[in-house]
Amino acid sequence: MRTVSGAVPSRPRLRADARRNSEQIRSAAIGAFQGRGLTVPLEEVAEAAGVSKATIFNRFGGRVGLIEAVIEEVVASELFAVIDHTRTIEDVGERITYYLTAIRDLQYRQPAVNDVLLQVYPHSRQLMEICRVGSEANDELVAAARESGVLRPEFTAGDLHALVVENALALKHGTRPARDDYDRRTGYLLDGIRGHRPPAGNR
Amino acid sequence: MRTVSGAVPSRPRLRADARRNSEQIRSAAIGAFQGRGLTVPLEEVAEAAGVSKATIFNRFGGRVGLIEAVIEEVVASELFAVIDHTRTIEDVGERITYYLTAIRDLQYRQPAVNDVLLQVYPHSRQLMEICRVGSEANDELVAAARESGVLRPEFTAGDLHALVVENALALKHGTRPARDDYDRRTGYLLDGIRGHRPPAGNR
DNA sequence: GGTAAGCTGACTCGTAGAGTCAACTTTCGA
DNA sequence: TCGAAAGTTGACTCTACGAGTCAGCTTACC
Repeated sequence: MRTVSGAVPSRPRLRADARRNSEQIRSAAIGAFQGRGLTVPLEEVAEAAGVSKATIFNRFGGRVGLIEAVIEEVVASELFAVIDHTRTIEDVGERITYYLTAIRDLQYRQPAVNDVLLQVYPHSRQLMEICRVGSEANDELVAAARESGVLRPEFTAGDLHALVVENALALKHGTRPARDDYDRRTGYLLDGIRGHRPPAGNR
Repeated sequence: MRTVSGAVPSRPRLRADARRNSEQIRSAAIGAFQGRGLTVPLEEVAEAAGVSKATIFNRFGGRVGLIEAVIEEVVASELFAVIDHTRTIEDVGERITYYLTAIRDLQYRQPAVNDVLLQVYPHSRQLMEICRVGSEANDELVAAARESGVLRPEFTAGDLHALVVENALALKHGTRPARDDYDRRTGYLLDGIRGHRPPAGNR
């Protein structure tokens, strides 16, 4: 299993209350980030954890530290699972369909994914690394797809990237559509970027 | 444009300097709104007009008043021209293509259009009216297009609306793409929403 | 029970632009 | 020409929000 975190340097032992608080903050953060994205006020995380905001600073150094302590659970594991699974799909057309559908599903369900993709915290190496891995997956996918003629020949990796980023912006700044509307629009997108080869029975 | 005639109460006549300033502010506002959208700082408009910010408040009452004094030139005329021209196109497929292309062109060239579509100033009756007219044009277009089978049967007016609004969000909050990339993506969009069975007479 | 680790309430800070107003300047008609 | 109303403006306040800080108190641990 791929992770973004390196080895955590073994720290001097924390006092029991500090350890307990760290754990409470972590799980409050996971909940808050999943529900409201990475930009949720730290006050809110603190309240959910039953500690004061200052304790978050004591334990995690600030928002970026906190994000990095939980990003694996909140974003990276699911995102990488999608990417990894994409690579196992033989048929390139299906691979595109799966990838775009799964990414858009993730974007809809996990606002935090959009914050990562939009690089809201560009100072976090970990978050940037997640982006980089995502971009690579994009490039790889588009290269394979174009080679096999499944996508329109003029479709670029930049186009796929823009598709995903624009969706992130729409979800972050707009009103979230009903799920079935959203999914139907995913279908339009897919049809718009596919090559016009296969003559019979769409899909 | 309708005006309530006769009901100009006390002070029809401005002093010469005030009239001059009003004109300078108006043209500075047109330039600024066209270049930077309706949310440009008033300070900037004032500077371009060679007056102080307070003078804008004296003459126009604030941002909304200023916007309403120039929205015709900045947004409404072009937008309505697109809508009117759309209605003159016989072929429904061409009508869709023209409309979406022209609206997206306008969104790209005039950031202010996006501020109107996103209802950034919902207290302005004039701006809301422009939105309403746009929405009606959308509905009308989708109704005609679906009837003739030019669009996928499941495509709704809400889908078209979402398409336009999401593009507005992307342009407002994201980095503006190169023009040729943008236009190519307009093409994908159009292909994604068109019906798959060619409607009768080919094109 | 000494003490260092840890916690927190209350604070400052930063941002960024809207909107206000007392004091000054300009216009204009008599 | 002059007085007074109209108009302008620099400098101010206000708002909103949350990040980040720290002195002084509390707690865990030996």
